[in-house]
Amino acid sequence: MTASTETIASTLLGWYDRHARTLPWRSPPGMPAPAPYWVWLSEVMLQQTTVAAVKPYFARFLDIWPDVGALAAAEESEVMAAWAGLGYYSRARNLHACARAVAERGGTFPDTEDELRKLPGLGAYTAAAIAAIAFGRRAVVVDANVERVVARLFAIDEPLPGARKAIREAADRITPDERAGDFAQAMMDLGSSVCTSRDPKCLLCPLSHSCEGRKTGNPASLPVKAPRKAKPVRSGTAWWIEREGRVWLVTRQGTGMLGGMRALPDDGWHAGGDGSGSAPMDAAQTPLGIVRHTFTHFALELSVVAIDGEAMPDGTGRWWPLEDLDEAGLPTLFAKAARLALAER
DNA sequence: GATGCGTGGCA
DNA sequence: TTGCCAAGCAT
Repeated sequence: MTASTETIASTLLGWYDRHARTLPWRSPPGMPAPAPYWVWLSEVMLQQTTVAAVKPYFARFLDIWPDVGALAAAEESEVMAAWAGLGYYSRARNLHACARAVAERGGTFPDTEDELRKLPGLGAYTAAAIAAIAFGRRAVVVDANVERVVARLFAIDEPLPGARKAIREAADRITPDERAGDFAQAMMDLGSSVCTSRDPKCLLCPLSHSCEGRKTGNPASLPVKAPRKAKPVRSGTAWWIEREGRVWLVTRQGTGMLGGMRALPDDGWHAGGDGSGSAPMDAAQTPLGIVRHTFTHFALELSVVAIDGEAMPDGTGRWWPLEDLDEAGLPTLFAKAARLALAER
């Protein structure tokens, strides 16, 4: 017989009182909640992104835009540039749209899960997390950590994503009415430091005595996941057009791959393109090298080619001073390409 | 429900 | 080196 759900929650909260991680966007257990703006900003940045990667971006965003009104007043291009390197750039577009939506309603975030869920970029997880952490609402907060902890705790061996319903129901059963925000963060801390994906530290786990996964088998094998597909390799070309200490940069259009981000002009390898596009000017080309970069669903071998000519490049873009290239907000692929070009040109 | 969407760290 | 993984969302 497993421990009661009340026991699981109170045991975990007791563990959290002693072992909560100290994080820039978090209040210690039992202290007043951080500003909703802080909770929201950190939760969006943390979507599919590690704590270590988020920390400097969180600090910089707060420095530039200390409240949601300031962020709403910013140009979208500034926000995109500040997000450069963090990945999943639709988050930055939605972040800015969300800031403007909140500013429209007086600068105050809604304090219920249902209302939060309507804002751009806030899905089931993030809406529940903000409702619980910023507003103390009882909400069932399920992220990958919680999925892992719950799948092991209740020995749910149905493969993901099919197991999501059972996992959510189990998470609902153990979520307490009080301190739901601390409980959610405790589950995530447990998942990131104890109930880890590989090599779980069961001897350190406050819930080990009631863990069905530990009793009945190998907890590290849970949750069961479907095998991943192999990544195709695509190839493409990006052009380095440098003149008088400046380089030609474009802004990528649309909401697809790296949409809204500044970039070197390229031949259309993106968004299902075949990389057959032509160069932005008809002039002498000099291969500089190849940049390899792996995205979520494919790997890219990007050939970086210098073009020397006097004509204006085709299309919309701007000349960017090389000494300010760090502030251009290039996503990592193009930051790599620029680094290569500067070294090899 | 499946797919597209970044990046860096780790074993 | 390669594959897996990390506080998901939109369509």
